Amino acid sequence: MNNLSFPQLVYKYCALIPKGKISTYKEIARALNNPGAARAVGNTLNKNPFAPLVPCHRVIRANGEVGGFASGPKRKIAILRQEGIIIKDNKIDLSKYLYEFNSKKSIKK
DNA sequence: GTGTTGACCACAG
DNA sequence: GCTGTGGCCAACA
Repeated sequence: MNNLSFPQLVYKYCALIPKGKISTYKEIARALNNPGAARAVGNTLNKNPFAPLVPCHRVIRANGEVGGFASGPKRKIAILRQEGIIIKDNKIDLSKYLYEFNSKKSIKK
């Protein structure tokens, strides 16, 4: 049992994504042991009380689209490009940049 | 407790 | 390829 609430875990996993890699809402949801909570994850990141602290821009949709961003998708794309990620027509190559979480070691449950 | 909303996902047509 | 529909979950009014 973790002491952290749902949003806390979301931010935590978000921060675990290494530079130059990205992840999807669904992957995070799965890391939280809630594979169906992709929507809740996105909703939580939207509130994003840790806006400048958490690299929420490294989280994209499962279909490879950048998804949305509080400051606009353009902002998100620009940051990802800075990270060294190649973006094509607002889409990212998941098979190259997708980061898989260790849902058993990354964070204690 | 119910209904609505949302940076989502998967499937069917 | 796109559109529509259903389903999932959490937060808020």
